[in-house]
Amino acid sequence: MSSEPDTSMDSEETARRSIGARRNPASQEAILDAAEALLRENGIAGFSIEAVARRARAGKPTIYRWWPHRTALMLDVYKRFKNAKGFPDTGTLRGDLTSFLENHLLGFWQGSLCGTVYRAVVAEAQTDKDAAELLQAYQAERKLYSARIVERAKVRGEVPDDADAALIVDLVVSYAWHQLLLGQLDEAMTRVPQVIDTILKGVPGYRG
Amino acid sequence: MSSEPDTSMDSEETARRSIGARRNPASQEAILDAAEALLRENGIAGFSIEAVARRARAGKPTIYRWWPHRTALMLDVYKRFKNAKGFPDTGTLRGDLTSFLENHLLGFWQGSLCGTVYRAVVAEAQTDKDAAELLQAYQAERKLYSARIVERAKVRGEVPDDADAALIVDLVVSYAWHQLLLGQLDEAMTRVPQVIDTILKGVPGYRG
DNA sequence: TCCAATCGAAACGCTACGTTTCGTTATATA
DNA sequence: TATATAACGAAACGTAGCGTTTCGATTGGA
Repeated sequence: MSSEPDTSMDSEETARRSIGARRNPASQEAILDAAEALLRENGIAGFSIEAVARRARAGKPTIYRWWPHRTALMLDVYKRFKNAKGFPDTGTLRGDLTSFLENHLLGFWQGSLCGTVYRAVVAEAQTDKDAAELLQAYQAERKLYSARIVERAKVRGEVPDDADAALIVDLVVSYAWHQLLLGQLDEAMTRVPQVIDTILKGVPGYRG
Repeated sequence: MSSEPDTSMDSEETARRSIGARRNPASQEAILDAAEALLRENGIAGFSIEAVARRARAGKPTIYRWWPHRTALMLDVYKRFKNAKGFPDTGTLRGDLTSFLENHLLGFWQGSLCGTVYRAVVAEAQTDKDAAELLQAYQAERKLYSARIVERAKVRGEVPDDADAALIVDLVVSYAWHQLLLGQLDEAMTRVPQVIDTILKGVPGYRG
């Protein structure tokens, strides 16, 4: 504990200073690193701007200058991981939706700290109005993007052209959210096939 | 503001005192009233034990004695409204599920302060471990109870005996949660028929 | 009669909030 | 080249809520 060598984390021995009249990338990185480390270690509990500042050896004003909310900071940590994986085309709607639920939602949250961060963001959105708008916009964009899965199925002729893509995506995402927020990702993973199956059969005109 | 008459709220002029070596119902009621009023006025923001104690003219230790968490207090406020309405038997699974989603979930949260309180509880459960366990237990109990809807349908022969009642309830509840937490209850209400329809058709062997 | 448990009030130390001040640093502009 | 500008870390500010402890007063039950 006391004689910890200088490994990867807590990188710099030399204190950072201003590099002039512009943003210091090293500070930004150190702050994001510290935020990530704190979330990884203790989860959301005890996650505060003060703690991040201490850990990053940064001044609080520096953090407040670049991130208006705690939520914005957490979302930035989240986005570092959410590096634009697309939706691989498995050839069937069932396969695509299963992959979506398993890899982009439940599995993505599970294990990594992304689930923790996302839970925190959702929680914050219940209290803070700005965070709520931020999350709502993010959700709308993601869902619109995810609906492409269903659109692909329409092209294939798997589902009718007038199928409600938004509703299908909504049901899948809703299920994932619920399990995440209840801390039941592990159990949820085991029920993916049944969930997808149930939703798929409910789509009028689905030909599986 | 200054010459406010003694209307319904803030009931007692005389300060409450101990009534001996037992719980004082008047204090409990005053605390719950104060908590409810604060939530009704300002929502979750600024809701604190301190504020409740001030409003109720109660001591903080009195609150902490009977409610371990802020969450437990909020859940008690919530439960005052959730006064055991049963599930009226509409005669069909579709009717029962529709009523469940419309009246017990979305509609119950909408308008009243129950939605606000429930959002706060869910948010708290993302931060606080005890709150998470409380919510998880509550959810498990409610879902078990709600599954009776499906069980009734089994007796009627509407669905096979081996239908996954838990999954059906889960999908309905998940959808409701998602819309609540995104602050989209109004839009959600308009889509109830499609949601129920989709889920119902997904139940293997459903005969609607 | 006296023990025990309750009540409200007040204060405790602690932590985080978001802001302000300060001296330092180095870029960008004049 | 000189100066204005803006970022940096450190420290301190006042405010607020946390959860706990102490206190004197109250009253039912052993």
